[in-house]
Amino acid sequence: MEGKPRPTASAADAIGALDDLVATNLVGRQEFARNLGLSVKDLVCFAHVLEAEGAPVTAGDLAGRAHVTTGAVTGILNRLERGGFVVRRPDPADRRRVRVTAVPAAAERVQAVYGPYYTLLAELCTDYSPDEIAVLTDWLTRAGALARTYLEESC
Amino acid sequence: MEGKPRPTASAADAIGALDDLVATNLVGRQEFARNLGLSVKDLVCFAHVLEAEGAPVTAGDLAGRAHVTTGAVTGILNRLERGGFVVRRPDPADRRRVRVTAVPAAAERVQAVYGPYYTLLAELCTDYSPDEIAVLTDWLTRAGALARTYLEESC
DNA sequence: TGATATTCCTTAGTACGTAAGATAAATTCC
DNA sequence: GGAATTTATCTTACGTACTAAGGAATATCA
Repeated sequence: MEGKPRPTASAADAIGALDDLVATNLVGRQEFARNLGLSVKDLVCFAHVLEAEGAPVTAGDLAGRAHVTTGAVTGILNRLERGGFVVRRPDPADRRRVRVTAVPAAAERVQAVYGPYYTLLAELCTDYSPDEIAVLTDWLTRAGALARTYLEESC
Repeated sequence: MEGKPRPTASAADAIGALDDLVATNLVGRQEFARNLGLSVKDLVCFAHVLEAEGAPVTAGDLAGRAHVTTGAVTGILNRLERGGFVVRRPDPADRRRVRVTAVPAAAERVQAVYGPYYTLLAELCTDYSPDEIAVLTDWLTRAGALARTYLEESC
């Protein structure tokens, strides 16, 4: 169960590679969002709605997640709703609140645009053993959690 | 030379974790840029200038890298120059061109803001063996190259 | 030389964000 | 129960950063 030999690298190398990857993704998402008639933050919010999967997401939740004001969320939801990605419904339990849910077909619509890039990444993964993918996923997951914690606590 | 056991995961899991990490970093960079009086694209451009390390970077190069118009680059360079991050100098060989170079101390100034997050990631890495870091760096590097190629060719 | 291309900048318009406050609903405290 | 406060979303005015289109200076090629 030995993986292929990979060039040796330090933690700094890994972080540098991550930075570069993030920077490129950052530019790419702008194009990606534009293709869907949305902004980058719109996509962040929509992803959060999808991730919640049925659990009621409110406008305030999205403001916290995307680090924008609640005023900006109104605009974000206007675009997402106008584009048919989400629906706003009043919360029956607290009528000040707005419950945002994803339109079922919308996830596929986003996936269609994202698909080709996703496929390339999946192909890249075939070059790695299950053990290696496990390490990779573990690290990415923990780095993601770390980033979110840092973002919430230090900003 | 066995690493710790990591939870098994599929390529889809890895890509999902990457997506989440990128989304969080995307939001974080906005805060990060604001702390420096810059925009996210300003940082992308400055990183490119640093990366070039002495090789002459032109305004047009930056437009290509950040996927913005040359008009926008003028504004980006104005901010970077006003903030003391880069200097613009006319190219002696082609006087239409502008050569952009980093101000030496500026890299450290950015690093100072980035530092705490970097440290957390470095700490996370201590939990992984050299082999695992090698795999990680390899994958991140290739994914970065893949993303850049895709961005250039398909947009 | 003259025509065309390239490179950066300028201008006008647009999109997306913030800040401050309005509105409506829920909660808390007599 | 009613008044005061807090909470959640939306509205308005405004700022910043981008695009699109075009201008000026320089380079390149027939």
